[in-house]
Amino acid sequence: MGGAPEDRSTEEIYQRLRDEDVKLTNQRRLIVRILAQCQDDHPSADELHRIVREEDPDVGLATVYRTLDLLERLDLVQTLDVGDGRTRYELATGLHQHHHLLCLQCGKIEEVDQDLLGAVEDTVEKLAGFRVVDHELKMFGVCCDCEPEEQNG
Amino acid sequence: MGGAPEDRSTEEIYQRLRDEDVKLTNQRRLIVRILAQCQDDHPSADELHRIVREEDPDVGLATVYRTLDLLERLDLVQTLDVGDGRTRYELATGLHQHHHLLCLQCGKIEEVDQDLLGAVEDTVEKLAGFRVVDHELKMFGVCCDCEPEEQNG
DNA sequence: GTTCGTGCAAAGACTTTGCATTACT
DNA sequence: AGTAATGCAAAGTCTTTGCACGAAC
Repeated sequence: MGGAPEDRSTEEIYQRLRDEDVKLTNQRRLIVRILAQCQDDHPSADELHRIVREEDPDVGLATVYRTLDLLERLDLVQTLDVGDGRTRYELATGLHQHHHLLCLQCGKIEEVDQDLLGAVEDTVEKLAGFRVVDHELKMFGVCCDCEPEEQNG
Repeated sequence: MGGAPEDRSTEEIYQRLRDEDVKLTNQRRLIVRILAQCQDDHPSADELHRIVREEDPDVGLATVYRTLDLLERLDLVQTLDVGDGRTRYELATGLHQHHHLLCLQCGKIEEVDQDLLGAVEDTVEKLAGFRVVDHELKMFGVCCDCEPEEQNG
């Protein structure tokens, strides 16, 4: 009956698309759904396409790009650059307090949804006379799985 | 005598290249010098190439890429992604407290060389068990030149 | 003199675009 | 039914690579 719990945010996106007078095609629905499922994987367009094709082999890569473009313009998706030459995508949280921790050893991307930068923004506004609208913070390091437990010392 | 003040950091880089047993070619010297001159422009490889060619029209784009690659591997250059599809380059400061302010109106890239994130790193280390090695902070907003002066209020 | 670096052009990777066909409203 | 979206393939960017020639040590 009526949708699993994880369908909530995808339903919101479908509704937003209806509101925007763009067509709610099967491809778009599928792409949004997969994107919601891989939320933590930060897939590239190509990776997303590969997963989408497992469910509908007829979806073209161009459609994936076009859909991601559309979603990004509507602020429903945001991009992430990890420095490997391809753009990675994730559903936008709405919050701008959304940071990434990139493990240099296993490549895992963790997220921190927390306002860590309020004070920093204030500093920048005063220091440089720069009004901050948005920010992007990436931290490179070693995640807890890769860090050998050094309880001693 | 013996070198203008702005030559200091380029001399350091030349010396580093000698120490690394790579050949100090005219092309490499030129590219380093131009890079030092455009320090604040954050040129892409192509933009850098265009400037380099004004001084030596025979330098190829591939050499620019290869030199930037080399310098990056030696931590003498670092890259910056502004989201326009090309990689931008700048001489590394040595400091990791080096952040970028991107003006959404004029596109200018300002820099903040200041340790703004010490406390944030500590928080992340405790919160996520993530040992931070490096970080990259970009702030998007409106710079002081583009912001209408609102002294009142 | 040897080795490494360069220039050129070709290839590669990612992304965008044109156009006939299909599917949504 | 009308219009927007799709799939495919071609084109467009940015970047890397192979190879013969030239420059640095």
